[in-house]
Amino acid sequence: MGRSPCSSKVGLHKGPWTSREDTLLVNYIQAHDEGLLRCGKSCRLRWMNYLRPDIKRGNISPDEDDLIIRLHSLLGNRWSLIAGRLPGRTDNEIKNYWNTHLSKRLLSQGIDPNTTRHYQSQGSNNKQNPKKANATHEPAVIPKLHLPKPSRITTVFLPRNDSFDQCTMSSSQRGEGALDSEVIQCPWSEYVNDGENGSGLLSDLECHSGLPASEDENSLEKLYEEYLQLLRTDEDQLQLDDFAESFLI
DNA sequence: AACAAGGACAACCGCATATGT
DNA sequence: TACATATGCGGTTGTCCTTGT
Repeated sequence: MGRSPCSSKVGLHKGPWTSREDTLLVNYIQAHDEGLLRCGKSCRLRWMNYLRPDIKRGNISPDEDDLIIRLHSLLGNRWSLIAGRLPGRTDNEIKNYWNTHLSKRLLSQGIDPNTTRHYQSQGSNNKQNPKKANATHEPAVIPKLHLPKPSRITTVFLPRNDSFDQCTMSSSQRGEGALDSEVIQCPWSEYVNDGENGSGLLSDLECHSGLPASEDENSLEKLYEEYLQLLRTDEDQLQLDDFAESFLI
């Protein structure tokens, strides 16, 4: 839920702003106009869900479709966690896709979207009225997760889509007519990349896994191997639950 | 052609939690 | 330690588009 520690972000500065940083910020605002009447929260959302150059546009592929269903059966409505396993997809996108496509499809197949298990023999009324059916059956018990709250680990651990390596994306890819002639660049990359170490926004986006600070690299490797194993093979539900538990400890 | 209904998706909201003072 | 602020998350709402009548 809460933000990940700033100190965990490699190459990012913390503490008091230096005069040099102040100058860079002033220059940036002057160059890009300060008249944007949006709060930081709104800007972040817009960037994360729409403008980020590594966003993958287009339909959810059958593979992604399958993966979402499987991960949802493991993790429940932890969309950011699921999104972290789908390179280029956002939690909002997956949440919307689930609510508008997958849950309905599963219901039409007689599968409880919350558990991805077939309904026990329930009345035919429920089948005809999925909403009612959903409301009357026992909700899936998903333990509330406070810590850790993993965020995106996509580009660290998973192969990237080719387009992720580009910091630009034509607006036609995004289907936004008003900006057709524009090429969107990550707006802060120039500013953030200015440091000597060359680290920038993209590296920031790539870096935070959100896993517990006490996790050493071997543990991360092990977790990832378990995850890959899960994707490669058809596990029984017990193993899936065990894997899910590993996220909750 | 006009309107209504429904679907899809972007954006907003409230809450939990980390961070800084 | 307490408080204010920033950030990230899931749930919900609003708006636009498509389809049906």
